[in-house]
Amino acid sequence: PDSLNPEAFPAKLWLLVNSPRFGSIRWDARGQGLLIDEQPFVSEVLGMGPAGDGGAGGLFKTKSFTSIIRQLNLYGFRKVVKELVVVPRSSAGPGPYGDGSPTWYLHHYYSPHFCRGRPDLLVHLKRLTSAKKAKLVANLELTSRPSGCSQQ
Amino acid sequence: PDSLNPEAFPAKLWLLVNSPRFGSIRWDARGQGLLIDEQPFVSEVLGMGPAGDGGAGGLFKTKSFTSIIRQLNLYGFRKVVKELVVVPRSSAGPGPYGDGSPTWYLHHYYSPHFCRGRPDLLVHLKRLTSAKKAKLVANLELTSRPSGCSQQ
Amino acid sequence: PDSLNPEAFPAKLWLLVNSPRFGSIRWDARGQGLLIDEQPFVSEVLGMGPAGDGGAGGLFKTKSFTSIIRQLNLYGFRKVVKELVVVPRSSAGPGPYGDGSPTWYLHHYYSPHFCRGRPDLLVHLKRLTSAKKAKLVANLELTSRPSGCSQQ
DNA sequence: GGCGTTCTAGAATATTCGTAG
DNA sequence: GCTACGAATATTCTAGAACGC
Repeated sequence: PDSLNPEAFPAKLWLLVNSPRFGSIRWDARGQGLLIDEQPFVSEVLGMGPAGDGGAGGLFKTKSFTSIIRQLNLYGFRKVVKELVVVPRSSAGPGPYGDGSPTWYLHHYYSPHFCRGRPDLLVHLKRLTSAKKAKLVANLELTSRPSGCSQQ
Repeated sequence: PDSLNPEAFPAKLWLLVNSPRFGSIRWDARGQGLLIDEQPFVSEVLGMGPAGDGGAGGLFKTKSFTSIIRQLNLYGFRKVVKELVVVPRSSAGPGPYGDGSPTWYLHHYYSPHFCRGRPDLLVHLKRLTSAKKAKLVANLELTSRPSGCSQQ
Repeated sequence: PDSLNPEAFPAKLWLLVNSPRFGSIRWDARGQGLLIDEQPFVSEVLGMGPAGDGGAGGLFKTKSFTSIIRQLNLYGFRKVVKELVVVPRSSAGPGPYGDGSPTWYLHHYYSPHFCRGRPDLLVHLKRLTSAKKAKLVANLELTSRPSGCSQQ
């Protein structure tokens, strides 16, 4: 009964994280979480950068990184506990962002329904609204046993 | 019974906005609101920029601009509605931020207790907590008649 | 009880219709309704603008004219009955939109709270939501007798 | 208890899509 | 065909909650 809306946030996120074109957003080492370099992402995807162009083809209408974070939370993503959020000079190599901006914020988010190589899980990424959350509480959600990434 | 803690947020904000050293934060034209250029502020004050130094002498522990926004809201600042806030290439002149970063976010916040040339009003800038807000509701706020900036 | 309408759309509309910069949106002859030339509006306000700039300073995030119509309806505007919605060759003179597209859609909308020279009425322009409409029905709104533009 | 920082959520408006009338 | 509106998502601004100092 569920299909993936290609226009909605999960599909856009999936597209970005799997595209080699966007170095600012990628999988973490285990493919179970999302890594985003804030300032490069703003330039590269949201189009606020030096190029001044529209960024990633107008994938998002916003130019605010906070709006991306709000979307992640609305879809149930959580921040990975701060083990290693240090931002050294070259976490992604010298890279294309390199010269004037040696440091930036590295964000690490995850969702049990967002894993590398598992596009079939995307249909479980639901936008959480007050109404839906009320329903979820009422139904107690039998089908949503927390699932690791590599199972099925 | 109220005094201004020189270590607290209002004092730091006052220092920044009145210092010619920090071009990324300044008064608006009428001296009744605060203008902050996000990306330059992050570099200049929070120390996340090309310089890679500690920014404004460790005035803030955070390097996140969102934390500054949270503080502004906790102290009762509100965002000025976007009238026509185009932020073209040089709202601050070619400026020191110049070459590769043509656009950035311009934030406009205000508080009735934060006005240019009125340091005496700063003592009214109180951090709003749940407890204090409850008290305010209970007391029905007799003393807070809306006050313009230049009065007294 | 409302001093200034914090809702953005009415303010933006007011700005546009009163600005000589935007020829595609203007008052009708009696100042009681809004005239919008669709294609020129899309180019001038929603689009990139002829100068390749951001159009109207990113006033709207949408590029769809239908979204503007949706907003008009949400704020209670109605289409003027189709007496004269014909689109002659030069309703605005030869005009700057001129050569290849001599005809376009002319939209005529009105609201009792949107009249030329009456910015004081703007506070009555409320966004209509299901909840608010329910309240309005409940209160039966004694004060909202349909009012002509030149009254008071 | 207060304050600063961080992460998440609430609430209102904005945008899009579909469809009843 | 056209107009208005419901509903879902998107964006923005503000606030709640938890934790450390």
